[in-house]
Amino acid sequence: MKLSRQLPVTRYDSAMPETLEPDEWNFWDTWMRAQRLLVRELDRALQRDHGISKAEFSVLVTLSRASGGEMRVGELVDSLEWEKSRVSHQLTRMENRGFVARTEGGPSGRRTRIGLTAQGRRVVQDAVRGHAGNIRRYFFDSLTQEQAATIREWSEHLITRIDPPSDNPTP
Amino acid sequence: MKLSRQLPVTRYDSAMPETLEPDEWNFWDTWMRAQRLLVRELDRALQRDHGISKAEFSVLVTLSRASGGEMRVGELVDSLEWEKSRVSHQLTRMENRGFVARTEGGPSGRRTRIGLTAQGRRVVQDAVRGHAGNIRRYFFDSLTQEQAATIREWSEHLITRIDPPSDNPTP
DNA sequence: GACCTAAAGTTGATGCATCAACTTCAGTGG
DNA sequence: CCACTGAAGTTGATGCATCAACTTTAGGTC
Repeated sequence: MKLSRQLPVTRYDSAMPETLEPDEWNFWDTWMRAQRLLVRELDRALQRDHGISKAEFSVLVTLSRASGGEMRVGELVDSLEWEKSRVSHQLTRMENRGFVARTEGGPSGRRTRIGLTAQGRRVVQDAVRGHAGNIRRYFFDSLTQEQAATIREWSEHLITRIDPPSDNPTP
Repeated sequence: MKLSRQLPVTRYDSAMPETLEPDEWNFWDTWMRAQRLLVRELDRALQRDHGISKAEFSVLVTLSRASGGEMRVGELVDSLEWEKSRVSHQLTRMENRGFVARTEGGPSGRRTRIGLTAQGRRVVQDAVRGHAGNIRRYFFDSLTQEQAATIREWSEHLITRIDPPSDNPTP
């Protein structure tokens, strides 16, 4: 049992309906709009209350979770799932703002490490609290238990569908 | 009945839990990741198959729905819910690409109108089909009827919560 | 008609995101 | 040791998104 809608018999090739019904467009638009609003609200709050962007927040949080607050660029890339050039550009901006520092690390005194500055550490601590509160308010508080379960399931399903976890057993 | 999880008794102020449980963070991250993946897939397909960005697609579709394929900038602003400067910049780029044209319109031969070019019209027709197909594949096909209903409800709820429809009865 | 104001639209600056091209350095084989 | 290769990281260019400041013009008022 797939679709229970009865609609004015639209011509399907029965194989690939390469169009959406008005009602489906409507659903899609509603959905996207809700997402945009949610994300926008969180971004604005971050900017307004802590003076940082979502991108900056992501980097700060990731670094703050690392032991010693230091990571390699490549580790940031893996953790954030960003392109390395994106990370590099972002780090440059954040270095200019004084949130992070590119330091020389390692035993042989070579490769580059990224570290949080005192300021970065301070900002991220505040921001995490505020952000968590906003996520609770805008996201969790808007969900019933049942809705939450459904959405969580669906999210997981979607992830494995679009970006299946690579089955590389220790490559 | 609110929470059925039993967790190590975390100290709530019972008033404002300004933090999230690890499980909640997990949920949030999963959710956000699913969104990113979905949007990224659609964007890439648009770029790959039709050579346009999501922003360009939005403008093209909006214009193509207008009678005569022409609109004022302000109408685009309202319809897209973008800032006017964003629309203006976007139109400049799209004019350079030959998708739209800023034309002089109106009876007194004054104010600026935005029109689709022949190329713009051609591209949008193709793109809408392709995009619709992708939305079906990635979004609708990943949802059961029940999930769809839940998510739709929640989206609508979220919208009225964050951006309540203004009750201005003809201000 | 001359003037003022507000809406409509543009422009510039800056940060985010992505692609392609480049540099640098560690490790490896000769 | 020397040259090659590839991974790590940076840089430049371009488009998207937002804020603030500016220009233009429609429309009202005297």
